[in-house]
Amino acid sequence: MTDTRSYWLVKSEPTTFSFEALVRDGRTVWDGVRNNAAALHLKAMMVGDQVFFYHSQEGLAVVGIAEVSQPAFPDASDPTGRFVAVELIPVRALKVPVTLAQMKANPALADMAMLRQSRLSVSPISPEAWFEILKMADEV
DNA sequence: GCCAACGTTGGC
DNA sequence: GCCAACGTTGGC
Repeated sequence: MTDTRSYWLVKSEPTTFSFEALVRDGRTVWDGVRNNAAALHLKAMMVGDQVFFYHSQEGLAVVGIAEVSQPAFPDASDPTGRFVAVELIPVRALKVPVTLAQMKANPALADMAMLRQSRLSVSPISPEAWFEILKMADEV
């Protein structure tokens, strides 16, 4: 059995766009990323990749799972044409949100990109970390 | 090409 | 509201 999917984490301020809003809307264009490192991650996303949805500023927790439904395309909101967007669809809310404090306290997650560089808005997650967080969410 | 100044993000 | 981390801008 080969799992070719990759795993990612995206951040959003819930007051701007929450996971509940994604569920309500059924899909969203993940645009507005203006950071080169984050843009590289967007370009590496493939359809079917799984994405943790993290609430920043308020909530401070991974609250749901999304899936890449359209690979990277030019971000229409970027006049320079340098940055890209992807499309995401909701998969499901986590049974139990996994808080930033819990992730920081778990030594198995010490290498997570988002913990090492808190400002990165789109970051990769190893399969090991992905399943560790699922376990923390009471999903396994 | 360097580096100081400034802006933005995000946790606390 | 504050501050640390980081990216970007612009003068030299």
